[in-house]
Amino acid sequence: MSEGEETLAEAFWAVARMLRGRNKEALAPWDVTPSQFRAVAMLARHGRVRLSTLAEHLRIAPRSATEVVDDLQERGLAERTPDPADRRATLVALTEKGLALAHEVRAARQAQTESLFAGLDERDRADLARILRTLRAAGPDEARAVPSDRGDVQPAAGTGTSSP
Amino acid sequence: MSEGEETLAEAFWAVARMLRGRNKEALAPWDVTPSQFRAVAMLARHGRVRLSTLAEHLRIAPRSATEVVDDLQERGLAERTPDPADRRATLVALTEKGLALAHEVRAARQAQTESLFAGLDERDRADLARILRTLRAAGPDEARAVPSDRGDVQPAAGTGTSSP
DNA sequence: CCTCATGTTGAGGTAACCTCAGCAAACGTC
DNA sequence: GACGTTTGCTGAGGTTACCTCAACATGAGG
Repeated sequence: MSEGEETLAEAFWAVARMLRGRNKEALAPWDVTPSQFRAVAMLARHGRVRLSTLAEHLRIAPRSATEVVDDLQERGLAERTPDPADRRATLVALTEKGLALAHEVRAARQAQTESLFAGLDERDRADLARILRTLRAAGPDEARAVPSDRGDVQPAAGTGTSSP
Repeated sequence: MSEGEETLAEAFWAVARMLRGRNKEALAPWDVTPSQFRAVAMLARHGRVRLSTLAEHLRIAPRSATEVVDDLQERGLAERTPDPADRRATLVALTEKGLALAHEVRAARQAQTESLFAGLDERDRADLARILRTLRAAGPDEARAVPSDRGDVQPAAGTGTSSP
C-alpha cells in the first residue's frame, strides 16, 4: 500500500494509448475508419453472418450495424445476400477486396504491435502475459461475457476532415 | 516468433477494457459524462487556468473547451472569471461543489482501480511497473509529448439516454 | 387464420468532437 | 498615438458513431 498503485494504472493507460496510436497508424493507409475496420475484421473471422450477429459481436445496436454495412458495401468491401433459410434476415460477407484488405491490415497491425513488444526479452514477455492473465481472471466478467470482436481501435484526437 | 505475440496485445486490450469499465462504473453515480469529468479532474489538479490551457491539457480544440466549460457551469461545477492580467482571456476554476465532486470521484475511482490490481502480489506489481516503463520508453513519443490530463475514461458501449 | 416474436431499416436524436469566421483586446512598430 | 498583426474566446454549422422508436415483412405456434 505504498503510492505506486495510481501510477500503475497511469502507466497502463499510457501504454494503451501508444498501442492505440500504432493501430490507428497501421490502418491509416487504407482509409477505413476504425469502426469499419472492426466490422471487416469480424467478418474475416466469422465469414458470412447475419446482420444481427455482426451487431452482437461488435456490441452495437442492430440499427448501427446496418449503417456500418452500408458503408462497407459502398466501398465494395462487403456484400449483402438474403438468407435462404429465413427471408427476414440478411447475410453479410466480405468481397474479395474486403478479404484482401482484412489480411493486409492484419499483417500491418501485427507488425506495428510486435515492434512495440519487441523491446521486451523473453522473460519479460512471459511475465507480462502471466500478469495480464491474472488480472483478467480477477475481473468478475464484463470483459469475458461475449467473444467480442471489438479490436478496440479508437480514433484518438485529430480525426479532422481533409477539406479546408 | 511463436504465436504468443498477438495474444499479448489482445490480453492487454482485455485488461484495458476492464479498467475502463471500472472507471465508468466509478463515476456513474455522479452523473457527469466522461469528458466533463476529465475537465473537472484537470481543474482540480491545476486550479484556476485559462480556457486555452484547459484545452491544451485535454488535447481538444479551444472551441470544444468552451463547450465543456459551458456544461460544467450549467451544472454549477465550475465558474468563469475574467483574467485581470489579460482582458481577452477567461479563467476557469472549480466551484466548491466541483472540487468536492473531484475528490469524491477520485477516491471512488482509485478504490475501483486498486481492487483490480489487488490480485497481484508485490513482485508481480513491481514486474508490471517495470515492464510498462520499458514499453513506454520504447515508444518514440506520442504518449509523452504533453503532461496530458486525459484520464482516458471512455464511454464504452451503452450510453443510452434515460428517457424511454 | 390470428397473434406474437424476430430481423432489418427509415426517421430522427445525441455527445463530443471539429473547422471557419468574427470580434475584442494586447502587442510591436514606427 | 494611430496601425497592422497576433492572440483568446465564441457563434454557426458540420461530422462521426453511436442511439431509440416505429414500421414492415416474415416466421412460428395455437
